[in-house]
Amino acid sequence: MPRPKTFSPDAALVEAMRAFWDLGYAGASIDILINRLRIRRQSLYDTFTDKSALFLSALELYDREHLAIERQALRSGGRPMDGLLKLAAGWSLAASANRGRGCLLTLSLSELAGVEPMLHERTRTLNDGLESAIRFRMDEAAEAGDMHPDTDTGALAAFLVTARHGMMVQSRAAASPDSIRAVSTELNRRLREAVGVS
Amino acid sequence: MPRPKTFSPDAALVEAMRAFWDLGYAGASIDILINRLRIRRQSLYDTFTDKSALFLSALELYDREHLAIERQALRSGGRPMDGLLKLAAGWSLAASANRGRGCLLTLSLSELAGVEPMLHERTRTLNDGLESAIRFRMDEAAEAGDMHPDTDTGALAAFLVTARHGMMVQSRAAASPDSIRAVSTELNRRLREAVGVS
DNA sequence: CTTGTTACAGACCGATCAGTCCGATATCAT
DNA sequence: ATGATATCGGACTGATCGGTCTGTAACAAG
Repeated sequence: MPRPKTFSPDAALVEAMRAFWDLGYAGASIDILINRLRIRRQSLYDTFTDKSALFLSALELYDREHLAIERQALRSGGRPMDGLLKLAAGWSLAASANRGRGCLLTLSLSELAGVEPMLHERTRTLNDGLESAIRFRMDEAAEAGDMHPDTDTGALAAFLVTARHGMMVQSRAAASPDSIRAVSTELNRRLREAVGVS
Repeated sequence: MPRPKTFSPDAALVEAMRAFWDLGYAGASIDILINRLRIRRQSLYDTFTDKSALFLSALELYDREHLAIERQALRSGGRPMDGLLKLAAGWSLAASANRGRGCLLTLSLSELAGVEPMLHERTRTLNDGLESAIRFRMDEAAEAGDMHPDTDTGALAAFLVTARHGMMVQSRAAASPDSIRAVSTELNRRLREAVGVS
């Protein structure tokens, strides 16, 4: 018996994700959001509760749509190390493709710290998830003999996600593509080194 | 003949820098600023013109007070490579000391992109300056024979500043100290490798 | 067709935003 | 002591912030 919505909540959420990604949480005001989502103010509140809930939904979408691709790359390839190399290569592609925007996770991790504790907590969880997925894959690689025996996989995983955040900051700041390439090259080098030539 | 100010503009600027550092440009409202600087609204405008000018002054102070320390570390040591190693070590210390805050430059580089073009430009300039200072020192190291001959100093310098931004994002997100240490270890490893054992 | 439920449209809310105006006050040079 | 000059204190501005209220419209089940 309810009157159907005249817009697609899914499509609207995609647009909200892009708005937060472009402008940050503070920068994407409700007025800007309703203009970009092409819906009325009340419809936004009816559908997404409030700004913080909308942001969390947008962040979940980012997780499903973008971070999932990274998890998929991580799991790909015959050997675990292939997945790790593919993941790092994917970061380089994403950083280039999203020049001027960077990564919503990296941006939120910085912007929300000390200002929006609740929202920040969720970004921290996603970040931790990414890091532990990488570590998990590294441990698999180690078991497959693709990792130098005395490699600290926890430390190396932490290094990788940290380098990723650096790449995304540079990407958002519209740094030269060479900067991105340089990091990609270094990560590749480090991962190949971890295989251990010996 | 003018009536003297009852506060120290220098001390106030230090406090403004901290406020922007803690809360970001958008998060540090004028009300918050006048409370933290312990001055009246009009005194802020009399002394610092407006919010964006105050931010730029605070950013310059950050450059003089914090980035200068990095430049100093970079130039220290008998050999150029000593300076590079000391710089990377300093990043680790700063990231730990400023846990929960990170780096004002890194934060601004992310937050202001696409929202405050004028202010963002200045952060880009500071970032470029840091990178070229590192590259310059690397070229010195290369001339001193402290660098593997086929090292791309431009790429390696870009990698270093990018890793730095990653560290500062993790620091701001209050990541575990181990994450910071892990990156520091990796940077050290990479720099020592660049020396070339041959 | 009636009734229950939801969506839509747009006016409206108090709070906060950055920034301004102005009268009172304090200081220094004369 | 007086006059010129700048600061201080606080009220005030219009714009924008996130969010709500209300009335009307649209749909489906009975």
